Amino acid sequence: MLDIQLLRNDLAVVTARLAERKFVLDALTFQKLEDERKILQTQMQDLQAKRNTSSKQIGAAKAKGEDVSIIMAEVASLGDELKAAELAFAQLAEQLNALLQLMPNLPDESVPTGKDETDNIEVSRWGTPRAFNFEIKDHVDLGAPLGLDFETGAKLSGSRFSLLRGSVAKLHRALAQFMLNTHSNEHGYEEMYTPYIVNDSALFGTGQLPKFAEDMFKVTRGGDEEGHVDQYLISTSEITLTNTVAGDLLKSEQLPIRLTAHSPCFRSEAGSYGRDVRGLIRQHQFDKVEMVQIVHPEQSDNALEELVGHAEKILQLLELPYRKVLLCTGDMGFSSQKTYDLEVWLPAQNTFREISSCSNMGAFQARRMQTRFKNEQGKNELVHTLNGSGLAVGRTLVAVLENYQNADGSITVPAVLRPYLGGRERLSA
RNA sequence: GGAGAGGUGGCAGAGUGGUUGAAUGUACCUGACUCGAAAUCAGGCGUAGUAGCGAUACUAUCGGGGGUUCGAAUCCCCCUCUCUCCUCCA
Repeated sequence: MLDIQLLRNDLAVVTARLAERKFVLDALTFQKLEDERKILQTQMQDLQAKRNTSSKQIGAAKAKGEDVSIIMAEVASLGDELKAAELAFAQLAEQLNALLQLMPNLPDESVPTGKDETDNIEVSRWGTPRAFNFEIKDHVDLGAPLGLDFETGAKLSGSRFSLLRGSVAKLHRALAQFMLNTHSNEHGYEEMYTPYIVNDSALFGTGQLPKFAEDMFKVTRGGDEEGHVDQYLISTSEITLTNTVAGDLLKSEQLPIRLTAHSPCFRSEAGSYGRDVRGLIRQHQFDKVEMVQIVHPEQSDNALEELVGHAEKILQLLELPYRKVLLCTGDMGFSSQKTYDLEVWLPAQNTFREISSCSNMGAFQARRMQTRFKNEQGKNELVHTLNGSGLAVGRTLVAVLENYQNADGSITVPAVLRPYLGGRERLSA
């Protein structure tokens, strides 16, 4: 959520910066509501003040045993007037709030202006795509004999669900464990295991709600009729990890907080019907190892670079070629003020595909969650939050299958994964 | 699922229809004492918001929501979470 003060003081600037990310802020309407708010709020507060002083007078008079009927008569009409004023203000505040909640974060100054992914900037490349001297297969064909099974996934749960058997299941598990171990043992993150079902308040905190309810899976409890809080399957453990500090007032020495977790992620993928229908790339359920940092505002720029580095490290250790891309204003996620994507080389698609997204959310989520810390001046200040995939496990599996394939259809196990697979060097049917 | 107890400021913990934004302790800040520190003493110290250039004034806030009342931390209703006991269960 943006700082309402910023909108009040610099409406034109905010409107312009939001426009860079294709968000149209109706500045005139906002200004009109805001002017109205000012009037209604002062009216309401005046009435409240009147009520408070009168009530105190009544109390004082009664204590002295005086007659209070005169004051009581004066106050009599106040109640309805006040109720009306409070209602009017509440309705308007609701409108303003709804508007505010739907506004995305402001892009950082270092973010290039652009309309879509074609305007993203490639920052760096690592590794050299391997040259194959045989006809290569894609991960679907490579995975099938090793246990990658879409038919059974669909039988159980419908399209965009998959099932892993045997070698592929083990490889998948090895990848997740390797990532989690690396972040917790080498990169200073605390390993977490979190719920996969969350309240709507958590989703509000990280920004999935109210705007992106369509992307979520909603759940109901058995036997529940109604009257219960809405709950959802997490679309990323960013939600649970980040919201661990929701509502907290932290001590500055607690910062930075670095958390990592391996979890399934559930996404309804509404509105992506035609895209990536083949293979593991876009599923309703996939695993991800997530990194989250809660930091001092001055540290968040550095923390983002560091966090991207942690994700890159995984790709490097797996010896998977990738490139690092700085997203332009038009391609960034709702809550982000700056995002790097890591794209891994997929030989069968002859292209780079997103495998990690690392973002600095600034105070955007912290403001929604009300997560603050005592700063050097003893003042409460919003923290900054960051998160990044390190990495998407399913897509990493795709990348390993395709990049490590051999002419006979077998897969060479990346060296760093062998300890997780009982020393096996090769997976074959 | 059943029974009971409870959710108060950073933390601990009083309070019970009226001047209580809330005792007290602790933490924290300032000052005194000290070479310095500890201890001690004195003072200060919640958060969010509104109006104002500002001093300042005002409003809201005692888990969340609704109600009663001129007035609610305090009374009533609903929800939620925590704890204890029983039940169930992996």
